[in-house]
Amino acid sequence: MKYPFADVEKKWQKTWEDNKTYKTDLTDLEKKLYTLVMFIYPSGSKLHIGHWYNYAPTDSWARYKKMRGFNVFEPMGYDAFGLPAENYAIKTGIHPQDSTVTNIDDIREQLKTMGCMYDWDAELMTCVPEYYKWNQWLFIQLYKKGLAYRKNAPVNWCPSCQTVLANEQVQSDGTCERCDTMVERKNLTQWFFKITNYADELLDGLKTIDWPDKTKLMQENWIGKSFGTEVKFGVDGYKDKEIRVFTTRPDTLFGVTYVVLAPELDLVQELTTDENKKAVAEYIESIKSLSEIERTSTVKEKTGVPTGAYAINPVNDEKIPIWIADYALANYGTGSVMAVPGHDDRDFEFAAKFNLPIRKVIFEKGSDADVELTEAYTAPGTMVNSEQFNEMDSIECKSKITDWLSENDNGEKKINYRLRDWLISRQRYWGTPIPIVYCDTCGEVTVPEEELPVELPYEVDFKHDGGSPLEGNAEFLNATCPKCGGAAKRDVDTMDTFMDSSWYYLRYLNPKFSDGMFDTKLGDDWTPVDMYVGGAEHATMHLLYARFIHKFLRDIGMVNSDEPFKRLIHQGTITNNGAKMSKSKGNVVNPGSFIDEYGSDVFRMYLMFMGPYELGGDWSDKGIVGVDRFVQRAYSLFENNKDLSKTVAAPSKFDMEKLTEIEKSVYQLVNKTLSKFEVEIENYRFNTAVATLMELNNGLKELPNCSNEIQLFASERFITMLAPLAPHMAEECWSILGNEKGLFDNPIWFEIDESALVQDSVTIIVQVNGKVRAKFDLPRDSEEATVKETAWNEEKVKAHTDGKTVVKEIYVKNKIYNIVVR
RNA sequence: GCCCAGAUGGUGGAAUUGGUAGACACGUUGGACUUAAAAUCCAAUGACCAUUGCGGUCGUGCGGGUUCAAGUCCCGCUCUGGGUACCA
Repeated sequence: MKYPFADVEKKWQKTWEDNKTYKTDLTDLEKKLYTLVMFIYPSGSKLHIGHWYNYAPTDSWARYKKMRGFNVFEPMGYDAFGLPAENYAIKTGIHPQDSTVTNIDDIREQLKTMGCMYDWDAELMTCVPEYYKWNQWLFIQLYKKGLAYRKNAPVNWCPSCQTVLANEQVQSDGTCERCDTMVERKNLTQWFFKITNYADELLDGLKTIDWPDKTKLMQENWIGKSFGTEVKFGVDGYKDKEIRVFTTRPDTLFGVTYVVLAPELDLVQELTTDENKKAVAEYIESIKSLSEIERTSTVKEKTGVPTGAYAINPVNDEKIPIWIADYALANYGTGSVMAVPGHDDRDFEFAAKFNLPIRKVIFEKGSDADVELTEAYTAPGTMVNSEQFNEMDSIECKSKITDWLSENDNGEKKINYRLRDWLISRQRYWGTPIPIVYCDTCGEVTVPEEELPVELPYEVDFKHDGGSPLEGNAEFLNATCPKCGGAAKRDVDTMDTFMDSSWYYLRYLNPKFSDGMFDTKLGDDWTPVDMYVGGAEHATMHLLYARFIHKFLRDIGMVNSDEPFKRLIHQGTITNNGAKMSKSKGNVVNPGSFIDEYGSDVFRMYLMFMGPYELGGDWSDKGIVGVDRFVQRAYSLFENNKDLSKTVAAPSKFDMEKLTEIEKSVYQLVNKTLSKFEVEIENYRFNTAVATLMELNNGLKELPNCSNEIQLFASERFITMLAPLAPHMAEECWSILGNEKGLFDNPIWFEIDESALVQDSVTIIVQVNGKVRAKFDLPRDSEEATVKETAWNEEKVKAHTDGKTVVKEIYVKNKIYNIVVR
């Protein structure tokens, strides 16, 4: 009979639900395991193949752990705030709250058809006051510790829409996606969290977590710790002003021939001479629409203008011109750069273009120090034109010059980070209101904790001109100052949604908890999360913010661990015709028709079989029939063994001596498969795990010719391995076999008979000059002399070595015998 | 631009430490079953050359290198994907 997936899946989903099979007892800490997949963003599109690809294998891993006796906690929830719902509202007039709730209800129903082990009692969503209240509480704790502060920062501003745009809403040519107007950069006062205070700890913590190397490397580079020197340049004609620059190359200080300031720095306005004011203003205007990526591109034509002011190089008191150029960024380092055209590629190009002097202060050992530079020399070498440091090694001079600067109060050793503080203000509606009011007398005042949450009002004009939508709601905007009771205004911005996702894993443990942000007892017991799965696109932002917040929570005594996620896996992206699936591109593949045709188990197993989980790939349904055939064959295998476990009992080990040849090979294959399967699943290599089971299935063709005991032995093990990958089918087969209790209600995992894994004979490959010429089987661990003799007796070996001199012979035990001839 | 990945038959992919390249599937071809088709089962299937048979050469994006031996290590590229701080 064909495997009746539709009935089977419905039946077991109901059984699981009735038995509360997947309700996790969080008080049971023995063999506890917290496995978490990044929560779902409830956009308008339904669950697509990408979601299935993310959740199904993750669930299979969790099920494998459950089968092995772990108390598994696997929750699911909704990352419900965010920009797309708001844009959808602007387009359609449907309020974000209404569309989000509808979407979540749809998605929940679809999630349930997947048949995952989610503990639905732990479900959460971020857009409800019970959740976002604690974002506000967290904000206030950060504020109290001096880790939340306001400063000016640029936003994308569309002068025509009179609104702030997300980077995503700016098209590649720098125009607004709604009206094609050129987008400008505009400064606004916004809230920041001092993640930079944790830079070193975020760096060091990477060594303690089991994350992909590439992710740790990306975070390391993102934090970008560099050791260098801060040098103070004087400003000609201003006794009270100085320009501080950070450099990793203090050895080139004598080669500085000009200084570059970021055009946005206030100092620029102060220093620019009258005759240069017009050019400077025009230049600043001309770069208003450039993105940081464009500005810092090393292939772009260099631009800049002189300010007319001069800096004084502290090492030689030389007067050098001060320029402004777009490649200097106000938010990196000090916003000022010392230019050494002789020894920096970008400076060389800039100097060549604007006829600024290029001076050689380092030359390659052994070369002529007087030869003019035709390109920047960036390698270390010998010092020249550097007064008392001449003829020294440039690397040694780094610290020598820094020390000398320190002694004269002209600079000091400095560590610089590429990491910037976390800007959390968003000029948007659909997010957590910032719990701050502004009072004319008291200034910025936090909302008292007992008054939280500051509720997000429903009534709002999303297209409010000039900035944040909340500003247009007078009832929300006008508040009384908690300090003096006078009139005050609320902060009308909302928080970055990364705030929501920075601690949700703690809230899952008890989403209804009302006495605090989360149940700290459960937090201590269940975090760090044992396994976290999500896209690699989160490598540097979400995953860094969550680590930061976790460390902060530790510092205020809320959690007792240093890191939120012990182990991390990234699933790959499933594309369609090479493009990421998205509703806007209209290339979303709906899994529905596949579920109808093959069932949820086959579909999930096919997704796992497609390729390496971390790689993803382009969607194609070409191979799904192969998985379906496998399932049909496996099903008929068990169907033929109805009630077998009621009639026979299989020992957990067999004496191989007493088995027939066929039985022995089946017995060995089953054990070998178990051994391989465990390693593959453990490491999220589902494609090879499925392949291993297919091999087992192919190898079980002789099963009817085995004793009932062997048949039961093989069937039980096959079904338990199938259970994580095809849970409904496995339950069904387990019950066909005659078991009364469900697999996941009474998880079971079988021991491997190690003695069955040992191969008695091995295949030796004989190579001549690295090419395979013969192969033969010998007993494992045969003497080298025996191998050599057998190898030389091979006709082909003789033929390929005949008349040649043997140079050497290499034997790799149990593997290869290589003869090198000339 | 910068940071991080990836590239293997007609297709998806496999290959712990460098040690038989192509597991497992899809597809294709041939066969069995059938009045026929579907389904199922069996066999073959990297390319090229040779062939009655034995066999041989090439082959893991491109160009170099290290090694007895390279998909795997090193150097230099190309293309594709992710991120680049307001998509999440």
